[in-house]
Amino acid sequence: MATSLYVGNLPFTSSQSSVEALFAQHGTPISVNLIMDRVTGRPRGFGFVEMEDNDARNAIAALNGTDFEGRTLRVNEAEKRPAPRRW
DNA sequence: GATGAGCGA
Repeated sequence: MATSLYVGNLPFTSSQSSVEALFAQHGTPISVNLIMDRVTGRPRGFGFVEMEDNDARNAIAALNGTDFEGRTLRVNEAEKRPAPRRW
């Protein structure tokens, strides 16, 4: 079973691949998804990483509260997505 | 800077 991780307080200079590389040190990222404002194209400073739950727990413990490129990372299990919208 | 986007076949 895989768990979705919320990773927040990211430096705006970070990219999907740098986050993936970071989490790869503490588990196997299944997918990495940095959220950006679809209208302005601006990064929103947070994202989501999916991992097997044991890897997820390990990554949270290892990375939450640590410093990453000048920001203190926030890592925890992600909340559910907002209500579904009809396209 | 703070809890997503995906949507066509």
